[in-house]
Amino acid sequence: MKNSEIADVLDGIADVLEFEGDNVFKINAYRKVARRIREIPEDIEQLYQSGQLSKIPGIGKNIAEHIEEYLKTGSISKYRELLSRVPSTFVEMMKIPNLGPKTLKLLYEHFKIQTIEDLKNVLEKPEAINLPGMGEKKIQNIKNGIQLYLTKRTHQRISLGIALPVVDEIVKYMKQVCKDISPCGSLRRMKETIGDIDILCTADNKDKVVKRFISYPGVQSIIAEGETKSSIIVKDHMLQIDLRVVEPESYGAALQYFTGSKEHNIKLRTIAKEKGLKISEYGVFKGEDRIAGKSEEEIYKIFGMPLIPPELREDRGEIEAAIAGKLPHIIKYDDVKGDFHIHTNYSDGISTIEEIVKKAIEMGYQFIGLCDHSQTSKFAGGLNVERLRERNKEIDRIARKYPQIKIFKAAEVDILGNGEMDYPDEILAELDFVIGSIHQGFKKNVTERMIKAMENRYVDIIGHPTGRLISSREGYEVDIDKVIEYAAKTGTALEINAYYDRLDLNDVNAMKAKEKNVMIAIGTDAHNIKMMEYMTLGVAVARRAWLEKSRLLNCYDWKKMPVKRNK
DNA sequence: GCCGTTTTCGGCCCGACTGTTTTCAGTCG
Repeated sequence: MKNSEIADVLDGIADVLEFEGDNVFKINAYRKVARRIREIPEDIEQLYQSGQLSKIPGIGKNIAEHIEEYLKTGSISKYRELLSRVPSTFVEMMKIPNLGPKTLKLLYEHFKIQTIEDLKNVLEKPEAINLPGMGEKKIQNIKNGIQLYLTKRTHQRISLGIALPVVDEIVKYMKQVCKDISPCGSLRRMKETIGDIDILCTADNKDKVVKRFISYPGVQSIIAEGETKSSIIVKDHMLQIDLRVVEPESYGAALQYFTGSKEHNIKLRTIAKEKGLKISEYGVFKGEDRIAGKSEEEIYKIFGMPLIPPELREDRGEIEAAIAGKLPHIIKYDDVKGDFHIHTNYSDGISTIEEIVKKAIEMGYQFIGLCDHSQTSKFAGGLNVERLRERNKEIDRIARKYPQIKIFKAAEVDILGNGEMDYPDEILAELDFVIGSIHQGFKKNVTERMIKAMENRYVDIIGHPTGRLISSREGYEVDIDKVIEYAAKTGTALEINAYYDRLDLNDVNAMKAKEKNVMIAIGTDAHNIKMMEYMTLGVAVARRAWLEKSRLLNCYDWKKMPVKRNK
């Protein structure tokens, strides 16, 4: 799919136009389309071929032509031409915090800077300070921005699973001086990766809040300490945390506003305007009167909508659905009755079967799927047939001790280089269900091998179907659309692997799977009992993909396992 | 650049913070 490539180029065009001081609305038009293309589940190339490009709101004659040119030639002449008018490392320099297009242009025109190195040198010159609008502090801020950019470049956005505990700790720390407190932004929307983090609170003594915040033990540096907004960077992953203190009567409005997404809010504002209302982080206003603001429910109610779950707030049709009363009843965090993918200490996990079972009971589960690796995965302590049977006997023994929970004797079986499974069918038949996973040959006919695996009646689930690692790996060379198509055809479920660095399927692909009526199974891929708690992340992906309970094997349909053999 | 059950022209979300100014521009979210 070329969606993100094209989105990047359109954003690039917007960047240069901004640098040149072009019409802001024109710039926004490009940005809107870029964002939209990045988010839609459909393949932009297919939309183009079926003549449906113009159906995407925001794409008119011009941008449609740009997209067509990109699809045909791999680049856009307008963008090439624009780039020839700016410094050579323009694209990078635009990402430096505190340095916007206007300042960059000012420095470029006076000093002809070409690289970040040039920029650094120029900032040391006394002439720079004397430019109109420049000053000592501004120079220092840009220098800090460069520093931040260079350190952040390697790990720009961070996985939700990393950010959540960091934020939990800060929230706990701040609770002492706050009345209400909640994270907002992409973290509250449970996006798979998080940039900056916003925390919102109310308090009797605002001063106390700011003071406590900037003296948080994990603080690396303080960026701002205003009356309503303070920002710090914490040592933990160099995350930037913004804290806002608001009045109680605006808490709901602020929570709504700062949770975003930006696109969701813009749509909401447009609707407000149509109704002669004004919505801001302070509330919904009719003239001078605040008619809502204390709670989020109140705000959505004004516009004739039920509360939209934060995970859906991406302007992917949720506002229209809410108005029409057709918001789906997406899965809730406690709807999950078990975990399909847990490794025991028989292969490369470190927890015993009994420890896992106890943890599962504590989590309120009705079932768990114990999935150790198969024989070829030697690096992961894969079980040969004999060990597998030993493990299964042990499971039977533990199962008699804990009759309140169903323990599936399952396995994560390698899909081999030729598409065969790593155990013969008669062994697979001894298992309660089978997850088929690719662990080797990431570039070798992955799509065909997965299809062959799905055609096997013992393979119920395809594990981590794209193989991506958020922090470090692109994933397999796989045609995910084709995999989804065959999953539908063969009745095979696809996994949402909830391990924090995988989240695979992601929300966009899970949405596609939903459209084709493919069943989804969430598994944590836990290697110890602590990791079983990553289930939250998997459910978040499902929620963001608009999945209802009926689409997830984890809710009531787990009893149908093994789904294909039981058909 | 896009868009339109009042519009093919005239709109397009809006406020806070910072720093440089002395009323505002740039940046951010």
